[in-house]
Amino acid sequence: MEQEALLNELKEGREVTNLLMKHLHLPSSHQTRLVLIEKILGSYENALSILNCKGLVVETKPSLSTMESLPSIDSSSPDKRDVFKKRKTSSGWTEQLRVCSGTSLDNPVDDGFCWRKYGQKAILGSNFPRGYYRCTHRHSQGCLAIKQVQKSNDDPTIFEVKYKGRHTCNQTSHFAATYVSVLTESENEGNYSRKRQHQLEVKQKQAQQAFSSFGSGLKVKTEDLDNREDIFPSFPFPVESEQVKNGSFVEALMENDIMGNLSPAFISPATSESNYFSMSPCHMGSFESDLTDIISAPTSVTNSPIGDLDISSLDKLEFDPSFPFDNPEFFY
DNA sequence: TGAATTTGACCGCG
DNA sequence: CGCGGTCAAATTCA
Repeated sequence: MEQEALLNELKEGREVTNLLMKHLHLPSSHQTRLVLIEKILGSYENALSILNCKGLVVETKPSLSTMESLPSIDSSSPDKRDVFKKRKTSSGWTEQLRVCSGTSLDNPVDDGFCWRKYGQKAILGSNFPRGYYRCTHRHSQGCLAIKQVQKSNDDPTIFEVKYKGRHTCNQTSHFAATYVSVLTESENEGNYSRKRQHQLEVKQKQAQQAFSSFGSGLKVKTEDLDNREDIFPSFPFPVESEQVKNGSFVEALMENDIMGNLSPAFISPATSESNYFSMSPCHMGSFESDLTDIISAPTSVTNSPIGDLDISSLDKLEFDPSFPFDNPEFFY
């Protein structure tokens, strides 16, 4: 019994791995690849579970989704000084997202960019303060991208993230860099060394957190998009893990030509309030749909960020520019 | 030691 | 005048 199940898991893992292998040589989307990887990991997990059931001691290594490095919030506040300056109010957010993390992370999934916190404010009517971030390269490269992060009143696990401005810096997504790095190594060696992975873990916590969120269930919703002509070209669209786990997500991809030509059918009917779609950030600039409803997007974080991502494989994400995002019927 | 975060004050807008 | 956004000194982190 168990051996049979184990065998099936291993076979499935092999098949998906082979499939992934093929896609590595094709212009498939990273989302697709990521889904395949998830699938593979799932097979491993299942296999290990089976072994565990048999009484074998199996040490399950933490997957890419288990590292945590939560920046501690030190509330100690030293004496303050007289500081004066500044002004300004701005409106017209380019993106407003709701990042629902299944974890208890204090920070929502990283979007691949380096942000520098420049303020925090208690907002009237909100139980949680709002954090203000700007691109780390604001001064060095004059990047004016900013974002606001605030926990939702309704659900503390949900982060409402608002983006404004476009990244003009040459910043490369840490997250994407990490992910691509992993893929690259997988491509060259079949797997990547633990050492290398460790280095990545040490150097790119944010990316790891993103993975963590990715693997533990994350939902991103966009809503009330203003100034779509200036849509922020890079925000994360983590995957709805449940779909990944049960395979439906993969199947959906398969049925829709996993080669990357995601068709509308790719959209999952998972929830009544959420609508799924995939999009490439590289096309976000021209993304001008009239999204008035909340939209959830289970897409690979890898193909999310980065307007300036100079990763060739991401240059031509397979998202079809002609995809009718503005067609409501596709969001069911 | 430089970078990032914290946090109270300043400022513009409604 | 209050609220939200931003600044920048102080502090913490790596």
